Amino acid sequence: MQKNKSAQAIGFTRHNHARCVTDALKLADDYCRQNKLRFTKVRRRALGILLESHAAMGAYELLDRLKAEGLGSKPPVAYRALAFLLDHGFIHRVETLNAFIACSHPGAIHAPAFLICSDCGSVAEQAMSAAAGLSKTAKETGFQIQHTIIEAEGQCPKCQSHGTA
Amino acid sequence: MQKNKSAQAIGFTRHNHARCVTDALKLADDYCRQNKLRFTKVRRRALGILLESHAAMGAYELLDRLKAEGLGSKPPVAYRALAFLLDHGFIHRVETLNAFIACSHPGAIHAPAFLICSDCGSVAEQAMSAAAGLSKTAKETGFQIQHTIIEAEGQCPKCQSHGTA
DNA sequence: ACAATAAATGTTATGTTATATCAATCCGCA
DNA sequence: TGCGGATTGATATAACATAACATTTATTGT
Repeated sequence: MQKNKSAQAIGFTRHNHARCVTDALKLADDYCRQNKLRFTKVRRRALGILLESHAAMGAYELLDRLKAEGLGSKPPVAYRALAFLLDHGFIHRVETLNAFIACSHPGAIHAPAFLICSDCGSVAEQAMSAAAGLSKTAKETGFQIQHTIIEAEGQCPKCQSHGTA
Repeated sequence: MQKNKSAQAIGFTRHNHARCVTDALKLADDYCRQNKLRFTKVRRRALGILLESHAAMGAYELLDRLKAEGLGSKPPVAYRALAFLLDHGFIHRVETLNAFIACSHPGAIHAPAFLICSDCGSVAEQAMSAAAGLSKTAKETGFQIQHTIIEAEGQCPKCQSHGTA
């Protein structure tokens, strides 16, 4: 469905990595302790892998990496870890790519929106305050929103300058 | 992934059906003639089926229906017809459901948004004028949007009153 | 510490969605 | 009629996801 299984994506801008990985893991640790959630080896490592790659990653690629470390080897292991991380907001699912990405704004309550580069596969998360006009039309029709998905495909700055399009 | 393969969905409100099917088919006929596109049997019937059902439908269910009428029998037939209809804006893909739905605003240029009922599976299409806040943040980061996906899951008015939640 | 219980993981199997590839056919047009 | 491009047919397989049940691990109450 797309060319890249997990591109090198770092939002679209440089940033201090390594730091954000350990910080995010610590946040998750704390959150789980406070909420009596079991942040097990598989779950922690799954989040770690997604944070390190800093890109959208498919469930099977995640599984491969877990496998390489001796943590689980069958699809349900990966999907269960992903379900846990999704439930508690540590990661998001990118519908357009059937892939998962670590949350860029952990802790903050937000409706995530994604900008997805069709050329290099990188993904940037934007924190949207409100459900982008949807809330208005939803109210008018009496629809009660529980969850929103907002994604855009196009070209990231880098790929535009490369003339890849 | 969801309960209903193709619910009875008519937006969320009653409307004059039958009429909208033939009208939409006629619009597609005209559009294809004007643009020298080949609106073949399979393509026309695929659109007809989606229009009649007036709901989001999976590719394999569409395939089953085509099969029943002797029009193709293997996945690529359905996917190719869907690709054609998508390319020319006669239908949309609902990412949340991995399903397809006939466009409710044929002809009009629009960024479709969908309200999807988690209980009954019905889908309402809203025509959004702009890409809902995305365009702004995209411009700021230099991202060039080609296509947007805006979907919301929740409860439709009918299912709220049923107390199905 | 121990048993009871709940949660998570391991494993098998299968379901669902989607595409690559190549052969055969149809269609418009010179 | 025959050429060339688009469409369809058919086979095979890839990619994504979950149901169901066995086993292990952690927590809680005693």
